[in-house]
Parts: sequence; structure tokens; C-alpha cells
Amino acid sequence: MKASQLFYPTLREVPSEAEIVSHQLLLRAGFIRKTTAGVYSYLPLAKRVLRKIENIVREEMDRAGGQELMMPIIQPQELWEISGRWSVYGDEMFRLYDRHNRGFALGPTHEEIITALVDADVQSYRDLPLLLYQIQNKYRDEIRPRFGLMRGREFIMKDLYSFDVDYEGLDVSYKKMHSAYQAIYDRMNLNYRVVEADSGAIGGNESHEFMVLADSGECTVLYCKSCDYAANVEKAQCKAPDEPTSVSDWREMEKISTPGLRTIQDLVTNMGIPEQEQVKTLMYSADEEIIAVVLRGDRELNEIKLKNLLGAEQLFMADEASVRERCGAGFGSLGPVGLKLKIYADLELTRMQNFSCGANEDNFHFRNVNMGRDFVPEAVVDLRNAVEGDLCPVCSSSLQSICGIEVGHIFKLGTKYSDAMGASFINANGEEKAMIMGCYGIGVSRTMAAAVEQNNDANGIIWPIPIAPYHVIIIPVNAKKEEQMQAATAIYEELMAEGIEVILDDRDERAGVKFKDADLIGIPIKITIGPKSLQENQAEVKKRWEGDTELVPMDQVLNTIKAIISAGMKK
RNA sequence: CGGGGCGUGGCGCAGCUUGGUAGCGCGUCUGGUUUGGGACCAGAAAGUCGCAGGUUCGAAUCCUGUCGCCCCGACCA
Repeated sequence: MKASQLFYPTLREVPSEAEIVSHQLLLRAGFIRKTTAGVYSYLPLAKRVLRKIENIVREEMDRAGGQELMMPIIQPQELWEISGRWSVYGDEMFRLYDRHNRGFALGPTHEEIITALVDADVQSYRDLPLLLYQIQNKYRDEIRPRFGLMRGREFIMKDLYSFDVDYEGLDVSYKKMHSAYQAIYDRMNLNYRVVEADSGAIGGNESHEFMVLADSGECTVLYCKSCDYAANVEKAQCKAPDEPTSVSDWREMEKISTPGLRTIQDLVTNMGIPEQEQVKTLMYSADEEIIAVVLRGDRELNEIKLKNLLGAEQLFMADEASVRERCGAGFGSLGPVGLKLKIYADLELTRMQNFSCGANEDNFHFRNVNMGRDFVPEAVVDLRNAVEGDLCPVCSSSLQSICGIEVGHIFKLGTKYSDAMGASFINANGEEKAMIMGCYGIGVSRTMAAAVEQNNDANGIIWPIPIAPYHVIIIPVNAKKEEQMQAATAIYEELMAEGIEVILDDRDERAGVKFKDADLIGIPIKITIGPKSLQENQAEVKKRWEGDTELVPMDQVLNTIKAIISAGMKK
């Protein structure tokens, strides 16, 4: 491709709408342009990167036994009513109506379609397992689209669905996908981690996320340096303390006057009670029932853990009026002592003694409270968010925390959709059984952004070779000098003949402009043809990710480039 | 949806407080001189000041409404 003909409008200045580096660089380097919030056009360079990512994904899906198909983006309301999600999915689903006023969704995901499809045409265990996937645009009317490609309302996703005869089969499919995903991110040379995740409302008991590590990541990952435990915050377990308190140290509970003091911080400042010696009490409404949760003053409640524990459909913080009605005090003076509600205590309370908490009477607190004596919880379980420094639940060494971008997520669905849509088969014994499903997603467009987020410097993008839009850019220092253009064109043609993807920057620009653009768009290998080296019949070869320039005799350029590319493909 | 900010040539911004006929840098086009890390000179094109009302002799500027965009919170690939 000749740069003079390539559509890549680069920007010298950072568009004001872009906050994070991948968004800024993709915009500046002429990869993407915004159409409306969360909706982007992919320009030619981006399209090439996407195609490379897609092809890697496709190859690994096929290798794992997947079969590619393509399902509709427009999905009829009736299908979503069968699964119950037409009413449940909420505002995140784009809905539209045809001329007969029939409802449709722009597909946010494809469980309904694929399950109906498989239901209609698969009847026998002989046809299973089945792994079907597609790579296609997805539509989700996100509350807040953000960070360019990171969280779009229209985005490209690979989604694969597995159908098995039993849970052992699902385990096999799941493992295949797990290792296929590792192969995919390995091949793209991305620095990532596989992390245990919560499978959430979807059900199923196992779920993993694939996180590309980057500071701008929205998800916090806790991982262990000593073993391979890694989990996202929602999922990360907190280890039970091994030294419970001893009853002999318990002091007598006393009520103290704390006028106007409502927050944990108030008690720290005014009463000198450290956060770690306080217990906070949160009131939740779980499917209409008000319950209390107690945890150490400086900890965050993990609502997902609570929700999973209670098996509640709906969980939200209780409003102050109904709390006052039940407890006789407002927020800020709540405590577990004497409370006539179910109390769920965080595990950590087992090693807290003589702590302080609200007295369920405005302007009063208790001190020297002890669990077991002064109140008895319904259950003592892990309910808080894990933090850096917590003990690894597997090997007990200290956990580290890091930010990651979720680029892949796999989970076991079980029979949620096959039950709802009636997707069953006849097994070898002639019995009708529900198919056991799994689903496996990769955010293709998000992966492109994540790759930039992880591979850039002050001058621009540094594409990993396996997903670079072009491998090589050739820059004749002065396009008007015929001998330079001739030498550059000769190499250009030689490389192209070998299937190497190359840009010839034939523009009549000053060298500096061409160098800047080449760096900005992140082409991994740059070949400069200038008067100095040309005299010696040499070309200058520079890797985007290294500082040094290598002088290579003209007849060795092809081999040198081939060697760099093949090394870069495996790194 | 709650909170904060912003809409002025393609991009980045100034002008708004104190109404008076729209300006700067970059980019673009033409000509010339240049040519190893975003050149220089000369000339040119390009703006319904987001939109709709209102106040006023007069509105980018003041008022009201509305739309859009960005950032912070609960979701997710």
C-alpha cells in the first residue's frame, strides 16, 4: 500500500473527548472515528487489525472444534419472551418495532437465537457435543459508554455456545475454550491473566475472565505471587482468620454517649476509636425482607457475595425510614446488639473482640461488644471485598492487586436456556434430556483497544506483530530523489512478493513528518532509505519497540525482515 | 439515572464576566524556497458560534427550553 493513497487521517493534537491512551491514539492515528456515543467507524488500518484478531480467534475456535455460523442481529420479541428476558433485560437492550408494530431487539447476545436454532434441528445425543460461534456486532445500550472502544454500545464480539449431553461434557467443552482463549491471547502477545469470576445471575458454578493487564483497566484483579490463584474483586475469597478471639479477654459491654456522631470517621476523630475496632451495620432489603450485615469498620461489603448467600433476586440497601421503624434508630447509630432481624456477619468478625458499634438508639454507641455473647448472627460468612495484602485463600501468602481490562469471559450456563427454550435431545437410553450449555465471549474491538493500552509510548502505538495492520513501513527520506524512491520501491515490491504487508511512504513530505506518522500508527518495522546508507547500498531497519537502527545490505533486507517477523509472531 | 463539565471553520482553543458586524495555532488549497524527527515565505478557501424560543435598536455573549458530547458512581465483552 502506498501511503499517498492510504486513508489514515492522523491528528497532531489529542481530541478533547479522549481520556485514556488507547482512545487518544486510535483517534490520532486515524484508526477510528466516532459516529455517536459508544458507536465508532473503523477506518482501514483498524479494520486490518480487527481482521487479524478475528482470524486468530477463528483459527483457535476452529481448532477447538468450533464451527462458525452467523445469526441475525435483529431478533424477534417472542423469542426473548420465551426466555423471560424481554422484560428482565431492561434498558440495556435496544428495541425497535416494525411496520406492524412487532417488537424486536438488536442482539445484545445470542443465547435465545442459538438455543432455538439448536432445539429445532438437534434431537439426538449423536449430534452432540456442538460448539457454534460467530463474530459479529453486538448492541447494548450501556448506561454510560466510555473510553472509546473499551465500552461501546455497538461492539464486535466473538460468541461461542456449547451444547453437551451432560455436565462431564460441559467440563470438556469448557476446558477446550479455556485453553483456546489462552492460545488466542498468547498468540497476540498480550500480557494477560486468567481470573476466577462470579457467574452471577446466569447460574452455573464456574466462570473465568481473561484480563489484559493495564492501569486503565476497570476491573480489579487480586492475585497471588506464590501460587496461581487469581480472581476479580467480586469473586476473590477472603480467608477465614485462624485465630479466633478468646473469651477470657472479653470486657464488659458499655453504652457510650456519642452525640451527633454518625460515621465511622466521626468515631475515629472524636472518640479515638480506630476503624479496625469498629463494626458497621448495613441494612439490606432482600426480596422484601430486611436483613442486617455487619463487617469491620474499614471494609467494603461485597454485594455479590451477599446476594449469592441469600439467593435473593432483588437486593438493595434499605431506606432510612424502614430502618428506623425496625431498629428505632437511623443510619449512623445501628448495631447488631438487640436487633430483631437476621444478622449476617463477615468472617473477619471472628477475630475481632471488644469492638464498638451503634446502639440502635440515636446518639449512642456500644463499646466492648463481642459476637456470640452480645448478639448471635444467623451466619458468619465471607461478605467483604478482598483487598491487597489479604491472605491467599489457596496458599496463605499475601495477595497483590492489579488493574485489568476484561477481554474474554467464559461461563457454564447449565440448563437455564435449554430448559426455557425446550432444547432437549434423546439420549442413548431413549430418555429426553435438556442440553447442557456453556457460553464464551471475546470482545474483539475491545481487545484492539486493550492491545494499544498495553503497547504504546510517547510517540504512539506499538502494535504486536501478530495483529499489526502492516508489518513494515518503508520511508524514503526524500521522495523527490529518484535513487531513493527507486531503492524503496524495489524493496517494497520484493517484500510484497513474499506476502509481507508493507506500506511505502511515497508522500512528498519532510522526513520528520513521515517518521512521526510511522511511529504514531505503530507499524512494527521501519525501513529508512536515505542518502547516507544508500551510498553504501544499505537500508536502515528499525524496530518500533527498540531504540537501535540496524544497517542492512540491500540484498539482505528481505531475510532480515522475515526473521524479525517470524520472531515477533512467536514471542 | 444522580453529580460535575463542555458545545465557536477538519483538530486544539480564545472571545462570553462588562451585548456592537468572529479571532489565534495546527491542518487544508495555490505558488515559491526547502528536505534525516511534525520546515519557511507569500497568498487563499473554510464558521447558521449545537438547536429553538425570548429580552434588546443590536445576542457567540443575557434569560428559558431543548439536543448532543465528555468525566465521576451502580453494569459488562
